[in-house]
Amino acid sequence: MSRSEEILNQVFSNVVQNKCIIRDSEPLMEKFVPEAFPNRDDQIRSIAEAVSPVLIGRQPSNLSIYGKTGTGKTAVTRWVLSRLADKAKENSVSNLQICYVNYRILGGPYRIIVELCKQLGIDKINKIPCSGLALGELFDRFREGLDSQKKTIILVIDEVDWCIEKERGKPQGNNLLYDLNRIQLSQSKIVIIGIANRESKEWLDAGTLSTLKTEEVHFLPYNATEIGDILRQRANLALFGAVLDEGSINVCAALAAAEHGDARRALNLLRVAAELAIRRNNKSITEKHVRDAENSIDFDRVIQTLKDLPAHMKALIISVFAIGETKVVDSSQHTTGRLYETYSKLCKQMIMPPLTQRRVSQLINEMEAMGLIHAVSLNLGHYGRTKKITLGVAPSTIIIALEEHPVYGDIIRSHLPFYA
DNA sequence: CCTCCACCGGAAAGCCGGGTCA
DNA sequence: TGACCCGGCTTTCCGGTGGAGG
Repeated sequence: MSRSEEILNQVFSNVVQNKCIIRDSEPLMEKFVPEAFPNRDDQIRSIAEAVSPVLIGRQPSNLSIYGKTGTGKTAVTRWVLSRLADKAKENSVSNLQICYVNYRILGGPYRIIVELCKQLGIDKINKIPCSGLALGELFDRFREGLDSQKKTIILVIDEVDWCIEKERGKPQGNNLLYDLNRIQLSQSKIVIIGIANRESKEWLDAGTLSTLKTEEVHFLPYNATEIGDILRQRANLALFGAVLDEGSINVCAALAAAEHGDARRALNLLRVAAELAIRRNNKSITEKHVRDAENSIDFDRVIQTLKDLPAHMKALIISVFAIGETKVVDSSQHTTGRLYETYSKLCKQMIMPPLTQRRVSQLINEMEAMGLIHAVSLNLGHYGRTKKITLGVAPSTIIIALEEHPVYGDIIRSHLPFYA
């Protein structure tokens, strides 16, 4: 058999194999909205009860939905609201509109309002530019447009706790939630549903919290059994009958439950495990595939994070790497001051002006939060206080991620005399 | 007990690129 | 075309901080 034929054979048999394992990959994707939500009866009932007054023309109270990632907050909320919209149509309630925005993705109050104007179709009529206006002016145009539509708007703001990050330090009157809640409408009504990772009293100031008058719905993390239920439900839709055994489901569920009951992670694990099985020409998905999938997901994520770092963060992590690779094993080498020295030299080498120590200290904290480095506060008494900074990922990971880089690649090699 | 080191980290302001408006 | 706005990144300023050394 020729080389070319071998390649063809491989590709074709992979496709045939794929046909034997994955029927439809959609149900394993994050954006898939199922028809049933196992173990979420209470939450479905609470949300439905809270919003249902719109069906008889009454104003529902605001709603605050909170829970960790992958607990089904967004999916359940969107599903309940889409059913509410259907019911409203059946009952000839024609003025209901549901808007959905994600605070973190849109990144700030200005873009949120612009997006809302688009969804409501008032961007054309009231001339809403995508930037350039003063926030107050933008808000006024939004309010006028909204009011003229004579509608009841259910506004879902996902990841709404990010507004604290973005709007920190601004007076209460500049807070988007506060403004939306106090908006003066004569012909329209607006109901705010906030979805957050934390309980609202943890991130919202007391003043806004009390004016919002929200009801709270809590999504508890799934336990391993519940994640197992979800995996079985989705596997039935996505995979062929006998390719997945109970053992693999349990491992998948246990790994995701150990994190914090994240169903999204469990589904991702299952999908990658299925892809591994296909790639290895296996007929079914085994526990080994699931465990390998976990390692591969973690590894890929770190590599991608490193590759995506901005220039100065890359220079910093290379500096931490370089200090760690020097022969002198002395903890005084790992201090902030020493790191700043190394980093400054590196910047000069690259003809890039170094940032100030203050900014670097900020970047160090960010990188610690990302898990790329460890920074432990250290008291050296008369010799001041500092942080001991070490790599949070294996040096080999740094090498793999950055060795292709035109400049950092050389630096990595120069610090590793025996690096081939 | 006081000093002093080597930083930490909050607050505020500056800079810059991308945009609108009259 | 100049005034103005926004958001992100960065600098400047400055008040802590906790324990070894004097």
